[in-house]
Amino acid sequence: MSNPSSFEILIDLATAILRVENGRLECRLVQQGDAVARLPFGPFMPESHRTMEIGLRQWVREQVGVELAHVEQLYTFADQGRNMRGDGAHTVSVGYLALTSAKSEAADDWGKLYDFFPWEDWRRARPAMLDETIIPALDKWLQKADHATERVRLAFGRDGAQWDEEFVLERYELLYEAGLVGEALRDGRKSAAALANPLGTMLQFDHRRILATALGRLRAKLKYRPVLFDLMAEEFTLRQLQDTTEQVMGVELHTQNFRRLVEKSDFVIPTGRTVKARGRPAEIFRFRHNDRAERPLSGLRVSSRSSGRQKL
Amino acid sequence: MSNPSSFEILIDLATAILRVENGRLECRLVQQGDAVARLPFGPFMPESHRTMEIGLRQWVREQVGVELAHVEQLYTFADQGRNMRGDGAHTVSVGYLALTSAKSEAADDWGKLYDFFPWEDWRRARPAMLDETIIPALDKWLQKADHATERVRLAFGRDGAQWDEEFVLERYELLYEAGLVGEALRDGRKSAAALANPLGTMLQFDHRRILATALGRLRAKLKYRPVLFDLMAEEFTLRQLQDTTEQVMGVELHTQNFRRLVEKSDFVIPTGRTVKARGRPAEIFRFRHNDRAERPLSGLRVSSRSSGRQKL
DNA sequence: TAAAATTATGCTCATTTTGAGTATAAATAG
DNA sequence: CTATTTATACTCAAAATGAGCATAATTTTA
Repeated sequence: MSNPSSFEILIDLATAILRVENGRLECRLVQQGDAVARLPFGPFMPESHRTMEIGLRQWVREQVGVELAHVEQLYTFADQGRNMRGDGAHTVSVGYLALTSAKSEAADDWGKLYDFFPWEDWRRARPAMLDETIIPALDKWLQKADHATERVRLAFGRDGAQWDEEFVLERYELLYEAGLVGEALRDGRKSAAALANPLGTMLQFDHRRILATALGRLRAKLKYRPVLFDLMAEEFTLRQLQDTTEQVMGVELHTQNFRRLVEKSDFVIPTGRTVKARGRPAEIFRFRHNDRAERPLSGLRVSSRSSGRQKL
Repeated sequence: MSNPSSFEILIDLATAILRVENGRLECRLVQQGDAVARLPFGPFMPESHRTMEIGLRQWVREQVGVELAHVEQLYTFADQGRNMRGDGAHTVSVGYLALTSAKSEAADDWGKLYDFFPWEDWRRARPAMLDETIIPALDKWLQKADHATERVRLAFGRDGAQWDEEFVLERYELLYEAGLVGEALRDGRKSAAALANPLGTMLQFDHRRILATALGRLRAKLKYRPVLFDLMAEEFTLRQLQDTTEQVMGVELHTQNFRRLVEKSDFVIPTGRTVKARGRPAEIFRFRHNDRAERPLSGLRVSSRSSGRQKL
């Protein structure tokens, strides 16, 4: 086995920082002039970064200065041609997910998450673009790429397969391969179907791929660890908690059952105070922090509202 | 933001290849002379490896020649001092999990998984070493490192916290930090308690850390994707399937309920044939491959036998 | 060879969880 | 004051789960 000491590899640390503001899931962007936006990122420098997490926190601090709650490594991407630089160096991206409850800051530093993945937002209904645009275009592509038929079936829930809201990355990757998102064209792929507009808002490098990974991971994680609370302020109503969950999952939930679930889970303590708004005042809750004697893990499962189609 | 083109980084691709043979979970090792064993691994060479998975498959082919079913990226480790080389180059490890149903091959190419993590095998009972050795040693360490008290509590299920069989990595990391595993001493850490023997069998570099990640991931994944079948031969009895599950989860299961679960799940089709052994002959089943019209995903949840203590 | 042991499989039953609603309470808006 | 809105409480059937008993089909052993 050969063992050369270096291949001139650069490792990028890129972080998808998510929050929910005004009932919308958002992602922190770095926007320079009118270039395509990107995530906060920078190189991993082993001389000064004892761990990658230290490195990423440095770039986040320097570039966007957001306070991070939960931080979690997502995936390492190294496919040729998906993270291209002017200088042609080999670049590997390590993607991270971070959650925060930070409030607004400057104008449009934050992008709406579903602008990048409009086909992932099923809250009102199954997005029309799926049947009108995406599926037909994929079908056209599958005529040349029939090896991908089964992957498309599973990822997009066709022919009796269920739509699984966790397969965000799988769907994005297929759209990339089919040449239906802007990044694919940028990277020199041919489009399967000449769409009037590529799907969703583009990001630089492979940052939208990382963002897709982040959303998929978060959707999965919600079901078995109480990460949700890292997106919430100190105090919140159950409706706000539900809104956050719905934003992340991209599905509407049955309010009464959600309430029952959360209260039973014991993650939450009532403050006795209420907040006034439109209808009946809502009680204010707070997350039960690791109080000892309590089990602060175990899951928060969730049941969908719109009939049994979704198996959350 | 500075953007130097390289930091002389070497990326290692290391793969934990798991199988179940004779009812035991095993991991493929590379043993050279009487050095400490290691996983198959090699450098990622972007010039010749279009993707990391291509690279890892090359090293697996060259070094151990095992046919891989499921392959999945686990985690990228870059902590200083955890993957040390003679030459002092900065090395980042990308760990992979692979599953196979390969049969035996040469003598001791395969190591028993629970030799590396004896505290993870709860099939007979809660391992005695936990209360006799591990917890006392950790307590001793916590006197100096009380910042880790809550992590120990969660990972080892103390003070009302549940033992979560998925936290394999968290437990290994704590034992490392406390200086209770061989690698910690090798890397120059001080031991918390002078154990007669460090815990479990050591591996080279950070390979046992990768192996811990692999076991944790596999235990988690079993509950929601049918990866189990990538460990099975084409045909199997339900008892063999249960044995495999028990090996992976490290827990004994309630046979009748396991059977009910599997049959209901529809992942499995009876062949009509039976196999003779000790008692009543068992029926032979096979996995239902992606037959279309079937939903080949969705989970395989599992209920523990030994009273409700385990929440699988 | 009959009884005992072993393994596989079938079935029951109480409990818990889930999905889907109906009903009531406490505000604001007009 | 009445309609509207939102929050919260409660009900009920269906499904899933945890635990165990019962029976079937073999081999092992006395």
